[in-house]
This record gives sequence, C-alpha cells and structure tokens, in this order.
Amino acid sequence: MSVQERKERERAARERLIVATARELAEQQGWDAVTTRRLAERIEYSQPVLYSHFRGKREIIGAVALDGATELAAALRAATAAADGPRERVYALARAYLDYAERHPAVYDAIFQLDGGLPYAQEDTPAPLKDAFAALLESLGEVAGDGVHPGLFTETFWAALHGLATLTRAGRLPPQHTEWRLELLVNRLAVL
Amino acid sequence: MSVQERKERERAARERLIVATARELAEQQGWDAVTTRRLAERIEYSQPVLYSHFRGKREIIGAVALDGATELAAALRAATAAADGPRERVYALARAYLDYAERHPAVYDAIFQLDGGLPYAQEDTPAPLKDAFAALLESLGEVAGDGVHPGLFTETFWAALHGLATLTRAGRLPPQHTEWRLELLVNRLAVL
DNA sequence: TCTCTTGTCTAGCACTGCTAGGATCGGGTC
DNA sequence: GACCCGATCCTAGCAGTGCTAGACAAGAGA
Repeated sequence: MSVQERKERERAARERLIVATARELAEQQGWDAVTTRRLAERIEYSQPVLYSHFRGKREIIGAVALDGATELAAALRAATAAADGPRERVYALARAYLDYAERHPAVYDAIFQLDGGLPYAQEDTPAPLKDAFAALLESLGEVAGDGVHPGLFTETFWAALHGLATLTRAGRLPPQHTEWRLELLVNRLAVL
Repeated sequence: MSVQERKERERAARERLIVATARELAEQQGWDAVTTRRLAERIEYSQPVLYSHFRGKREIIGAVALDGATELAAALRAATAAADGPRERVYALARAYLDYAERHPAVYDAIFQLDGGLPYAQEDTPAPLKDAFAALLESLGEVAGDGVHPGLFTETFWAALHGLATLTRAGRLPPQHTEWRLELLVNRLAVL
C-alpha cells in the first residue's frame, strides 16, 4: 500500500501547490491574471491537471478563500490577544481586519466578494469560514450592549468594516481619514 | 445643417438605447450575460457600432452607473422628503438605500462594485455620482453629532449600508434579520 | 448623374474556461 | 526479466469572450 500512499501524498502536495500558486498570482497581478493557462504553466503541468483536482476555476478561488479565512482568523486573534480590555480589543480587531483587507486584497476578495462556490452562513459552511466569524464574535460579543444579540451585532459591525474596506479599495472612498472613520465606527457602534 | 442635426439626434438616441439595453440585460441575467455580441444583437446592430459610441465594455458599465446614480439619488430624496424629523429621515434613507440595492442589484454593482472607468471621490467625479453622495449627506449631516465632520460621518454610515447590502446579496449574511441590523446601525451611529 | 465621405458590417485576432481522446509511464503479475 | 494493463498526463480543439482591420454600401453635395 505504500506506493498508493506516496502517490496520494504527492497528489496532495500538488494540490497545495496549485492553491498557493493561484494565490500568489492573484496577489501579484490580480484575479484577472489568474487564467488556467498561466496557472498551469507556473506549476509546470498542463491545464487538464487542474481539472483533476478542482471542478473548475471557481473551486480554486474557493480553496484560496478557505486558506485566507484561516489566516484572517489567526490574524484577528493575534491582534486581540495582545490588547487589554474590551475597548482596546475592539480597536485592535477592527484595525487588524482592515489591515488584512489592505495587505491581501486578492485573498480578501476570494473570501468575501468572489464566487468560490462555497456555502456561507449555513450549517454546511466550511470550518475556516465559521471560525473567522467566531474570531470576530469573540471580541465583538462582549461589546454588543444589553439586550442585543451578540451574533447579530457582530454581523452588523462586520458589515460596516467590510463596507469601509471595499469602498476604500475600489476608490469610492478617499484613502485619507480611514483611521478617523474606524474610530467613529468603534466609538458609536460598540457599547464600551 | 438640419441633416447633421438629425444624424446627431439619431446617434444620441442609439447611445441611450445601448445603455438602456445593457442595463436591461444586466438586470435580467446579470452582468456576465452582457456580452458585446448579445448587446449588439439586441439593439439590432453589429458589434463594432458599440465601439463607435464607447471605448469598450467598461465605458458602457460606466454609463449604466451614471444613470443608476441619478435614479438612486432621486429615490433617496423621495424617501426622505416624506419623513418627519431627523430620526425618521435617517430610517427612510437607510431603507430606501438597501431597497434600491436589492431591487436593482446589477445597477448597484455598476455604481459601487464594478469598474466603469469613472473617477470617484475627486474633483472630476461626474455630477450624478456627486449628487448621490449629496443626497446621503442631506439627511445624514444633521445627525452626525457635535464635533463630527458631516462628510466623514456620511462616508462611514454609507460604508456600513454598503457592507450590509453587498454581504447580504452575496449570501455572506443570512437574509433574515436585515431590518434588525439596519435599526441597530441607525440607533447607534446616528446622534438623534 | 457622379463622386466621395460617412457609416456599417463581415471576418478575424488573441484570449478565456473547459474537455475529448490519444500517448506514455510505471506498478503488479507471470 | 518481460509483459500487460490501468492510471496519469498532454496535445489539440471547442465555443465563447472583448476588440479591430478592412471591405463595402448608402447617401449627401456638386
């Protein structure tokens, strides 16, 4: 059985290579540049190999999204762990979120804007996505205020952050005063 | 000169037809279905005619965005005009905004998500876009609170609405409790 | 009526995501 | 060690995309 095991290992490694390369290409040149031909060339295989791992380009985006969600959750937890008190935690969380969106716009898009064929906000939502939301909930739940459902509060706060992140990057909001908008959001929305 | 005038009139009419048809197609089947071939077929001209009016598909999206922005501004003003007092005005504004995003998702995307080649948040930003923001500012400026810049407050509130609208439509937020999130946003962000 | 500009269309380019079918490589068996 | 056969991979191609060069026809002005 060791031959088959080796083959499966190699196959898994190649799958990781595909996802990592897709992400790299997307971060370097945007998702438009991630074509199946270019991706195949970079991993030094022919196009059809991609389709033996994924149903199509959509599923590759989905795989990048799952990777990114894991990373985002870790970044949020790392930021809040170093902060003292609810107020500082919320600030740290919001800054870390916007920071991630700015540093990894392609991955952020894969998670929150593009169609990766993943189910969201359902029972069968993949664990990394649920966990990213959980990371938000951990710090935001404690500042929801009396009588306000922590989950719904987290959703609302998150939506506001998402709006800031996407509108700023799309050039719809001027890049100046980002910090100010973030402070307004935290001061008004969170019950501290 | 009347011959030339007639030609220019016809040309302008055809340009409006292109934009209206693109919008119709996008609202019916999504922007992916708006291909230059399909669009040309619907207006009963050949593809190259499109390029005698617009530099490319991007500019057509931009034209739909400008149309939509005018419409959105009118919808926001109509909603707030019928409301009494700042609190009711903000509610009416927020509801009208989310309502427009839900009823005209393709147009909403053209304005706020897709690349239509338009300059935003600058001096040379087209009037319809500036006016849509002005419509937001008219109702939101009065609830910014003391010492808070009305423009920046409007941007922040708008970003939050945008986040709710896009995340909900992309399936990232469950469709239930939309009203509740909106109320939370208004109650916490606006100083009433 | 003829000419020449203006406007329109046909045909084609380089690219996209995706797939059918043939070639080749390598593990398992005799 | 030689052979068979299945798994694996690649070449070639499909239908579609945005966009454009160049041929062609229609119509205004002389």
